[in-house]
Amino acid sequence: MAGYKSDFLNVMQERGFIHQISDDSALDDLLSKQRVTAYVGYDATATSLHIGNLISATMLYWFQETGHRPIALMGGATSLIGDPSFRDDQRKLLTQETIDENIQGIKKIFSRILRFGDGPGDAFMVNNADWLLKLNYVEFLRDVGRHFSVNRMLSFDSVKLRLDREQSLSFLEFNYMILQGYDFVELSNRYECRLQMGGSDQWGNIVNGIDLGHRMGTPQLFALTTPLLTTSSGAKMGKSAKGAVWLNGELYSPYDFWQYWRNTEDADVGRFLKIFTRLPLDEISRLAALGGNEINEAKKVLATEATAVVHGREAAEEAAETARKTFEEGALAESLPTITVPASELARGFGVLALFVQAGLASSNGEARRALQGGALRINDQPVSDERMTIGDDAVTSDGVIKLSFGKKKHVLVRPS
RNA sequence: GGAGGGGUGCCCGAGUGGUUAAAGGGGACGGACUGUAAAUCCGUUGGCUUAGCCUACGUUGGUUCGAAUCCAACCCCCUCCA
Repeated sequence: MAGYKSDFLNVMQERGFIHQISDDSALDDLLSKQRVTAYVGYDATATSLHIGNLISATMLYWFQETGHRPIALMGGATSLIGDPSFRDDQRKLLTQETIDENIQGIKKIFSRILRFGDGPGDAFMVNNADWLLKLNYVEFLRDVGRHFSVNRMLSFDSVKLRLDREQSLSFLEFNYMILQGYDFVELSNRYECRLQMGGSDQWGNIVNGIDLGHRMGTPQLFALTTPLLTTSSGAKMGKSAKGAVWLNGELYSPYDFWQYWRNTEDADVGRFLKIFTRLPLDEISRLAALGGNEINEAKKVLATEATAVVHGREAAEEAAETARKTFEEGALAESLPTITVPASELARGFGVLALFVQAGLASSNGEARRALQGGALRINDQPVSDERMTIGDDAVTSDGVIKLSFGKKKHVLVRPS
């Protein structure tokens, strides 16, 4: 089963990261003989990365752990274009300012995952704006563009969706894969980068870079992609009621992040432990073998470990403790998400519906009303049935807060100030 | 430039003058059952000061008592021709 010589590929294999490798035996040779440099590219489409990106970031982590040098490439220039791979519509164009802001947000996340520095095995971050923005158009076409066959590019699965659905694929977007291919060559020339990793949707783009490198005289380059993760029941990973599951704590709190993992489907626990935690494999197989009710223990471990990777051990423990109090003791956990309202306003009283909206549990009065009619709303664990009810300071409990609940899982504390 | 087809709610997709806030499906959320799981069943799924009002079927105008549905112009997409 295992059978690789290099530590890195063995880890990848054992933990379920591998979908495709371009020339695995040659790559294995290279990795077992010398320190190799690899990169993953991230487009700056938001101020944070999300769970999907966490998989490839984790590959960079293991790459560094097994003695190699990872590069996190920020797509400062390619984000101006937008990757059309497997998309049926054109992305909204981002401005340079937005992209710069987004890169700042993404940098913070990486500082937790990789060890940066100037040493030989230290990670570093580069921005493709550094070379792409100063390219001369005609020169670029002659040096690089001539190596690309449009016939071949049109045959890629990544653009097939767009073409099959008869949606326009603009020339702008069409250039994305050329630039990404060029990035690989550039990183090879600058830093002797030999391997590009990414999600399975990046296969076409990566292979393009390998071919380009071949034609432009780089050493042999390699591709390694991860499977697209779905839950056992077929849903895409990383979507929740609140949209994407972000890694940045301001967009998606550590508590919510912990909850996301806590609610993993039984069948996914082992797979996710291998990918999203750094626990040893024998520990993981013990946890994944738990059956029935006991699997909940494994889910808690998964939640805490995955949260620790992204938000730090302390935040993870706190989230675990908050959950324990709330769900297992039915007690009030002080560290639940909290909003504060001026005591004077509370004395005058809030409409129930408005209060739930203000707490962020409902996005409109209408939604709050419907939830109430469906029996989903509770205040201090008492069901609310009258939508005209007003909540005043008499609702404040001896703990000094009002506990709002939407369904069984979502709770927010209201604290007068 | 010419001919034809198309743009509907989060997504897919029906609807060709009135009872259409718009069938159906998916997704999402809530409830029941459980184990804070899955599956299953039930409910909800534009906003508001909710027996009412407002906004909505690419955009802007028009016809009509009444338009997602008819007309005009414009924008965008697709196919074929040049």
